[in-house]
Amino acid sequence: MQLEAIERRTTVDLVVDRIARVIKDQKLAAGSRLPGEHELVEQLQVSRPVLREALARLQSLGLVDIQRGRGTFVGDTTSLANCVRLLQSAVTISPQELLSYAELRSAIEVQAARQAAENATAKDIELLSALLKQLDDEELPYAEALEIDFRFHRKLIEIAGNVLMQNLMEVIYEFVLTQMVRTTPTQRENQLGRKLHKAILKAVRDHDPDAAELAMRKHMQAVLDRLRPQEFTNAK
Amino acid sequence: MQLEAIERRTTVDLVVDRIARVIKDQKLAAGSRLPGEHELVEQLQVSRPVLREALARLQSLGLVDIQRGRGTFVGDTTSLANCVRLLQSAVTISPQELLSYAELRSAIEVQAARQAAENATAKDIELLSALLKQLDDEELPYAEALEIDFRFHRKLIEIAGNVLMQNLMEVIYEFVLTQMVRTTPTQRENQLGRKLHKAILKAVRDHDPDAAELAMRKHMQAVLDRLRPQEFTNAK
DNA sequence: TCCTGTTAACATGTATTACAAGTTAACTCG
DNA sequence: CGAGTTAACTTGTAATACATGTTAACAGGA
Repeated sequence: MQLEAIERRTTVDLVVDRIARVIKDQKLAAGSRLPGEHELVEQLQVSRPVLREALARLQSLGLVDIQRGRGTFVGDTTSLANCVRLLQSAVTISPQELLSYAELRSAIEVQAARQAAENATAKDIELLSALLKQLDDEELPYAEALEIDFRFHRKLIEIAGNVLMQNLMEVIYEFVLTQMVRTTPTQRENQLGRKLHKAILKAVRDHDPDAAELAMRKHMQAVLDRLRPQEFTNAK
Repeated sequence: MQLEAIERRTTVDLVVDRIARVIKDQKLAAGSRLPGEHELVEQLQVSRPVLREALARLQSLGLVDIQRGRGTFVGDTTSLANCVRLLQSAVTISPQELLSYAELRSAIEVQAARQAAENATAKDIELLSALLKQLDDEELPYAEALEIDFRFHRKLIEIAGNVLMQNLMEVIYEFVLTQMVRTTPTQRENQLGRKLHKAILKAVRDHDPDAAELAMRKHMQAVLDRLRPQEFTNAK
């Protein structure tokens, strides 16, 4: 006979659920005021610290907005904002390994290149073009070239128009940029990078998502290959 | 003269930031134990209710996992998933938001498929194959088919071997899965999905990253196309 | 009449103390 | 050696008191 685990809920859990439910069921508008703490304590028959912990949790979820001296109000949140928050947490609890970050970067850059090719305006293309022109300067110090390189990529992400990807890429850039400043690519790698940048720009200008994807994939694969252990066999 | 608003931070705010920073800066592993409440109260020189409110907030974000009698731990994938579940059930998702989630999902799934094709063991392939066999059952209720579908995808992400992407996908799946339960794909979409699942499996079995990427790209593109506003022209 | 200052009422923020309830390790006994 | 008990540890909850911010009402002076 297989019995299921008994689920224990703390009083704080119950209060969180109750308040969240009331907000949802009564379709309370963002900004509408909830009863004060002392009244909620009375109504829910719980202690004030329990209520405050529940409200603290709801505040983190964006479901309520606690304003000292004024009261507690229904939060003005969106699922997108919450998703961003949770994605940040997911990043924080994940191991900080350069390869992991680079793989995620690759995933996002490729998808964003497709979307940029679909979305780009003439002005966007002009700006991307100007950035690549700056990168053509052979005298450019590496750190500066890297900075402009990342601005090119950031612009593509922006054009793609997905807030989640933008937020994640800021975290990734911060981590990856720190690491990449410490390594100098070869002349050959530089030239391949430039060539692929140009191919990406052309695909975006032509509004060709498949070409953009292909060029970005190659670009990212070159970046990943530099990071992975050198394996010359595929024996598995 | 224009002065800026003075930002007031409560003690709870400060404690939240401090603990989050410690977790991040010390690269604490998911599941690692934090000092007990009484010790944290001592170290941070704040009252216990303040500390508990801060921990309650961090728990809502999935950054910590509070276990009665045992201690407080850095959040892990499971505790994060529980947070996501609670949160996403409290807010409604707009079609535009759903599209954002699906785009990020697409980015990661495609990268993961490449990596799965590089990494998969015979056992992995066997398991993937068994999942697809289950999906062949035409009598399978939609909700159940969807569940197995997501297990197939989760397995691919696992094989890819990037914990960061796994954690991010746990967040995304919660947001995406709920919506998909509510919409029933057409027979044609189902068949295309099945066909592409098989192509993905074949590519993984053959250790062919390019084929895996292509099949997954098609699969994800079909998902995205269902979500996008119906535009029949590319006039831009 | 209008504006400034004061006060009281209301509301959240923080601290202290005490007890409840769950977990786990160590010890004792059969 | 296994089961039961106990103590130590840990989080959960309650009660009480005070601090601090907000706002409305009122009074006084120009």
